[in-house]
Amino acid sequence: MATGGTSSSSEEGFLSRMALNDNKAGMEGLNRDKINKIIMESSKGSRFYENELKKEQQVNQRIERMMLQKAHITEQQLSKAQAQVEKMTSDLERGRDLSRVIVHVDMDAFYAAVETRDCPDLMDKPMAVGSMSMLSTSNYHARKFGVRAAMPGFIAKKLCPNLVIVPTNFDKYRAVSAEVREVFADYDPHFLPMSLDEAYLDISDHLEQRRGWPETDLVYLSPSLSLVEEHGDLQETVEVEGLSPVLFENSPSSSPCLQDAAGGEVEVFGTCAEEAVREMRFRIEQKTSLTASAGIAPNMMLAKVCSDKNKPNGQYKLSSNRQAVIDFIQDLPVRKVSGIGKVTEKMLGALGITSCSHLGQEMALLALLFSETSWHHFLHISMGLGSTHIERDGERKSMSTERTFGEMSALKEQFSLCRELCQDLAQDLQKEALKGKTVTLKLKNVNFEVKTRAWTLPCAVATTEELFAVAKDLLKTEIDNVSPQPLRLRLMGVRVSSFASADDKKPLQKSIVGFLHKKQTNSSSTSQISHKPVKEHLPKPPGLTQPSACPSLVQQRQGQEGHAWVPSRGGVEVGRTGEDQQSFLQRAHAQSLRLQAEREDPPEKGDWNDSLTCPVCFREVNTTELTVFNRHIDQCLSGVTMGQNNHTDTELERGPSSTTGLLLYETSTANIPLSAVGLNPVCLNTCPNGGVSIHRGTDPNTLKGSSQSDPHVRDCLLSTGGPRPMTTPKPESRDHRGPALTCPVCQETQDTNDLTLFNLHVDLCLNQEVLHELGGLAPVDRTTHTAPPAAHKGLCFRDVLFTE
DNA sequence: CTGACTTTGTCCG
DNA sequence: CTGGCGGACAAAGTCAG
Repeated sequence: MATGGTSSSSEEGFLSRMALNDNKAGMEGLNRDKINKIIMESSKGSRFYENELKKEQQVNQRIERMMLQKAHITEQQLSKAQAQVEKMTSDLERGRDLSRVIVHVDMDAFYAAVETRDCPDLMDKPMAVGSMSMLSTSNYHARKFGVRAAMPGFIAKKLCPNLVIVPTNFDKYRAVSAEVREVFADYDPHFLPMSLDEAYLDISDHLEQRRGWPETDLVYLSPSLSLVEEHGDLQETVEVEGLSPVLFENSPSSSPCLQDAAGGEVEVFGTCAEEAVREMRFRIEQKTSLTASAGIAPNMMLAKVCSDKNKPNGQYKLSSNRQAVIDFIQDLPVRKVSGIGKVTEKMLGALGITSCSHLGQEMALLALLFSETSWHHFLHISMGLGSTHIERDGERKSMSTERTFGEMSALKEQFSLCRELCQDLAQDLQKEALKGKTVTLKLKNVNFEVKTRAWTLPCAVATTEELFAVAKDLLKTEIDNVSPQPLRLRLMGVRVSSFASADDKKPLQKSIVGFLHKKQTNSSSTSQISHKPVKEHLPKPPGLTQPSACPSLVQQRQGQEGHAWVPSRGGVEVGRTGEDQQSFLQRAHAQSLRLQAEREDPPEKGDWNDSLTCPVCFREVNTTELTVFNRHIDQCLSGVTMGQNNHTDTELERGPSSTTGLLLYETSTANIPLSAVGLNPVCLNTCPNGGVSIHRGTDPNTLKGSSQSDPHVRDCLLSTGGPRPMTTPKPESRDHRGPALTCPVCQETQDTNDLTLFNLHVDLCLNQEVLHELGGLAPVDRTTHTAPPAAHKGLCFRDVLFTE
């Protein structure tokens, strides 16, 4: 493994990553070598290229490991695997379903076609949609030069100097897409859109009905007048000729095509699947002046491959009998199958597998070399199996926003951008009324190296302030990790996942018991060490799954990774141990929340603001009646102490009206002594919803009463579920060391060993710092800020999608 | 060992 | 000069129990 003898194959490796990907339609028979030479010349030496090279070598090492593994496989293992594969094959064969008729429809060069339709001058020119930095799609003329989606415009220009690059017009594509989808819905009301320009349909039911239709229902008229009217709604300038500029010279119309009296076309369609799909494509073209291609097959996997077969403006039907499917699959290159990309293709290629028939022949080997999910997937492909019923995607699992820009190194800018991203994300979250518990920061440095750092909170969050409170800490940790050098970023992103709504709808009620049991388990199992200083058990600060908060371990990481992300020296502030960072971060969260909340936002009017978060079980209680809420906490507490819970459905029902955090503070502290619950400021601050208001105005001395050794304190921290305790506990504890705490913000030694007091100091200190950091920044103005100011040199990309 | 969680990588359009 | 965005999922590592 340590041989790293990839240099011999690095040249070839380079090609496989960087070279033209010509397996798609419209790229046949062009001068690959010449094109690749130009791509190389424009790429060589760039940071992007260097990074691609690095990734390529990682793939090569993966392949080497795989080959090594292969060499150690015994005949016995192989025959055992063979038996397993055969068993599975026959099971799958028994379940093969050829009864459905699945269609994959794909608009031809969608964005480019829309732009050409609206500007016929472009028709006979090579053109692409996108920017100098990135192209979304290209027309077929441009593809002859090797210009294709996912290629930067400046390289495309070198391949094809006359290339016209049209900026993306997303709203327009969305509008056209909506028209197309109206047609889809007539054939399958449950059709599955994959993007603006493609969809899967199950037309089995439609065909059933269609068989009984009278012939008059199968005739479509397209008088030019009606076409004009339709488009008149869409845009101001309309070509009066009616039918579109022709995108593709060869539009084979195999159905009868007549001229009616009004000069429109008349088409008659039959009742079989092919006729139905031809009719659908005809109607799409009538409606939008754009052409589509389609594949008809017994499952989604095959339909997708088929739709590519006669592209553009064509269709292909694979008949629904087993032998036809087997024959079709035999010579199919594995790369054509959706889900097998560059890397998998290369790995399989190393084993001599390029076609699906190879896949079938080598299944036993694949079962030994790949994970279960992978080889199961391969087996399905080799048998020509795929999904036979299309389903709309369930609830979304994450939501994110990210932005690329010119090099950014200034802290102030980085925090400002981070905040902006959080704000954008908060807006998007609000649109779908979502809240998530996990916040992930994504960074890409100028060398194209990507890093993600996540932190999971006990409560779902959604507002700008909440997101920023977390994201900013994650960012700060990364900055601290490389300090005194700056982070030289080219991309930043924020993602939210672990949505509360998804959990809420599911088996939540039954899980409350489990939830509390879990807490109980935590408490009891860790109670044996509860006499130790709490800080040893604090979760890791964000972004430190690798134990890099410990200086010695940072060194170790440097040795292992050795790239630009790791600081050349230490990078850990004096006195900023994992423990310090933790308290710092805990405080920072609450601090930001408080700051932001106080500075700008009155409480938002979102749905979820009508609920309160229980400080014991961390669940939202959908009431704003404090008496109800307190009763919940009472029951929750007795549940905790008695090892059971008394939650009922009725308690969780949504209550009306609104309340303030301050009221929560007053009543909850009045009725429940914090010490009785074991609540502590850290606990409360960890919870963005409960923490802010409860903490506000709290007497430190009261809170101090919550003993640090109380298991609940630790559980509250652990219940963040995110950063886990440090791998290597700090050997010496400050609590036994006398007054020697150093503030991670001001770097001054504090004359106390009381954590609560110390944290309060850090709070104040951070307050100053955050205000200083952000105070100078103008309030984020979305309209002006999307065009980045001075130092954001690069372009911002938004709403960019590929279409092929 | 298993489950929960984080990080990275692959793939898609 | 200029090499994207957003989503899903899987692998692999780590830790706690």
